[in-house]
Amino acid sequence: MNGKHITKLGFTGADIGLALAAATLRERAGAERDEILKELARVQRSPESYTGGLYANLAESLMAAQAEELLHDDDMLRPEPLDYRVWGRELIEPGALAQMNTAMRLPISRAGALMPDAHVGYGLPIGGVLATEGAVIPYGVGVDIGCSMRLSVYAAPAASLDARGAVGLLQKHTRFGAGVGWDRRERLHHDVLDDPAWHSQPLLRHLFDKAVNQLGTSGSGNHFAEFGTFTLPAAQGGLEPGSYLALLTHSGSRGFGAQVAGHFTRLAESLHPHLDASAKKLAWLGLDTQEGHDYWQAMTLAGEYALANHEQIHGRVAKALGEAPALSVSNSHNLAWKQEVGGRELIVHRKGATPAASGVLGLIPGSMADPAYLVRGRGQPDSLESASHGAGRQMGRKAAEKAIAKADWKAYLAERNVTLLGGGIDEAPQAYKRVEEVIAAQTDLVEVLGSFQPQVVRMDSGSEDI
DNA sequence: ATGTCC
Repeated sequence: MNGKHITKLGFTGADIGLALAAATLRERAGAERDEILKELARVQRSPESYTGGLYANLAESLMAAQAEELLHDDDMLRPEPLDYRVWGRELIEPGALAQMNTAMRLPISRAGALMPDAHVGYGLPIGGVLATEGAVIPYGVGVDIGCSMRLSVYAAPAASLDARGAVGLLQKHTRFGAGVGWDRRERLHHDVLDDPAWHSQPLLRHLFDKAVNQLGTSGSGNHFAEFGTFTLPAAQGGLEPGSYLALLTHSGSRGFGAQVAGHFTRLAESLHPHLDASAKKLAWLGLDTQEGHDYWQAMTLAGEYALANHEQIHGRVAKALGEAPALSVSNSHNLAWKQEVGGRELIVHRKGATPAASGVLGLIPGSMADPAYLVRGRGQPDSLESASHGAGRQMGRKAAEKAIAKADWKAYLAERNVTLLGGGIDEAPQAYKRVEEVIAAQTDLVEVLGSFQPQVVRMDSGSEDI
């Protein structure tokens, strides 16, 4: 028996000497080498079973090293989630609560909240708000970085644009579909394309052309552009009470943001190989690392790019109408912000949650045929100054295709006199929670200022009618 | 959400 046999078992440092000393004692007692090596392997596997006897010194050294490792294992989940508040718990599926619980066990988590539109997503649930310290979670922001809403209210009666006119404007000035961009000669410039950040990372340089191509487009899934009637009960932002023509859009950072999200999620996962499997998609990047800095820069750019998409859509329509909007409101609902929470600067992730600091305006849409609401934040600290970002799905896309009858979907639209361009049954109003209930569950988070009833809605047609 | 693996 010599040091080679010991190191071959994987012992290191002082443990080699301790193992060798114990092995010598066993040899003197007449034990065979193979037997001793098997015993050493067992001590190594479960040192807690050998705290008495001649392997005690080795066992205690191994256990001390284990404890040290745990102490420095930054990826260990807390045994129990931190406390957090849930709004509209009765509206939320168990899977979304389970995902939020996992997020609240991350060592970097400090506070969180769940909004009443919550449902299961990748990593953090949609409708999840999570405050972390010194780190950002790519999937805490989500795939569609900077996904956002914008409303333009025109000082004109809703009836001043008929359905036919609205259809024409949407078809001419919006573009939908995965991979879709504007033709070269139709593209418009925007200051976001002059941001030096595009040239600061290989990934951003690579995605620049795609971003130029897709600027001012709407994408697919639940994204939409719709004309409707905005009703304001009390004066707001220089607008008198009344009913007005309005344009509401839901769009994000398109392929650019999706690829940023994918790239940094894979990077974060690779940097946390020992993270518990349940939290794999919640892998984070330290903000004091190059990777964390790069993500923050790319995420910020994607957030600005998404808002630029809305600006171009609304700009094209305003130009066609020959009229500037009397009221404009926009908000991002998939992003991370540096925010002071309880006297500390934390990273607040809102993944499908509307910023609702005191006095801040936001938009909460219902569905293709249900009202959207203009809201004003109440700055509730327990929600980390957040509210829901919509009604939230009550069934997945595939479940919706099975459960909802096409006739019921069409009847719902007809009853509300909604004209739909594109759109699939997976986005039918019946696939969503009742937005009125979701709004009622968060009266302490936001005040409703006005409502918007969609009338002519454009969405991606998906694979259905290509 | 995204031409669903840069």
